[in-house]
Amino acid sequence: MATDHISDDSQTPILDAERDVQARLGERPLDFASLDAISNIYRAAGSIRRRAEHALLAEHGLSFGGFTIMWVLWVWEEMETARLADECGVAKGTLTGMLTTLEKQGLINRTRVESDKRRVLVDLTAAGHETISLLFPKFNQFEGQMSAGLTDNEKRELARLLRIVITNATAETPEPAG
Amino acid sequence: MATDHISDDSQTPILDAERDVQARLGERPLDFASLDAISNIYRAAGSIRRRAEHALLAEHGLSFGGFTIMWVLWVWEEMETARLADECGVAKGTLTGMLTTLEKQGLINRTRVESDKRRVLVDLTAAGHETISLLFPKFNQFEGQMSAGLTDNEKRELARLLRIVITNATAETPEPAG
DNA sequence: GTAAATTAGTTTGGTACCGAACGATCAAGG
DNA sequence: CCTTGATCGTTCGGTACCAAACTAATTTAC
Repeated sequence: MATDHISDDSQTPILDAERDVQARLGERPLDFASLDAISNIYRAAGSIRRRAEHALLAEHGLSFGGFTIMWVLWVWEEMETARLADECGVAKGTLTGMLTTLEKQGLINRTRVESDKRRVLVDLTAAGHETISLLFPKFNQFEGQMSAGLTDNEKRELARLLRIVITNATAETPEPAG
Repeated sequence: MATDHISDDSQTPILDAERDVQARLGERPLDFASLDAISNIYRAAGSIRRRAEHALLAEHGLSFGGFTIMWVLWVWEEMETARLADECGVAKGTLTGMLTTLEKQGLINRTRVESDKRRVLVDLTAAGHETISLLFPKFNQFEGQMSAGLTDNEKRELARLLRIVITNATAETPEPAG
């Protein structure tokens, strides 16, 4: 991660990947501000995900997605499948498989709703509750490590800027308001 | 600090998911600034990815990962497999499969290096070059849409803050420097 | 100059993930 | 009832993705 190229108005050195792109495509009329902002979002998401899985999730046999499910259930106690999928940002078909995995691990329960047998309620088992209660504080600490070097204001600013991007990306119309 | 459930000093309304978490866990001594910042990174990455695949990649039969590979090759002309995997943020075994897919689609070539027959060079076919040349400007425009509502300075700030997170997440030591 | 260590890419086994098709259940109208 | 239509969750076919084991090629060491 050693780069000696410094962008004009920032003390933070740009990433090698960013420098390469500018060197190769700098002549083209591209929107580099948007390019850097958006592409760094995946880079960050991917590296955080891998780090989390290695550093704290692997020892509990959890994937990042599985952890997310358990966290949502921890916050909400129980939830229907459809909403859970939405909350976790996965397709409902995907969730079925992940729930099966978690069920095999004895971490969650599936319960058919009596009054409407199409529906399924999901909640944590005692073991699942134990796991996530233990794990989440560590995960939150991990989040702190991942955002080390940012002030609290910068963290809030980062969250705010991302919120705008999320709103754009999930808006109905392809042309988001600006 | 974050003893209040709702931050009232921001003009951007927090997301439903963020509000839910604060309502449920607001009493616990958690680092909410880091939580919101980091968790919004995945939310953003996931929603952007899905949107990109639906809005412009699907019609070319490309996954987000496949697009990334082609983009890197477009910038670099050719690259060895190992470096390509690193650049695209996937495991080398994953890349093998994705390259096979792109090869079947006639978008990339694999060439064994004569001087060292373990190595494989990957580059774009004419069709691949055609595709990415057409596609990337659209993708860059899409990135602009995803960051609509941000000023150029805010986009640069977003990129900068994410850069710090990326550095933390990819650092060797588990305890990143502040 | 051959054996051992190293390196590059692929294969393997398994989960995650998607969209579309499916089956079961409920609701509404006759 | 009985049919039609909507709505759940699951299943299915396929790709993406990982880590670890493996194969082949190269380099190092003795």
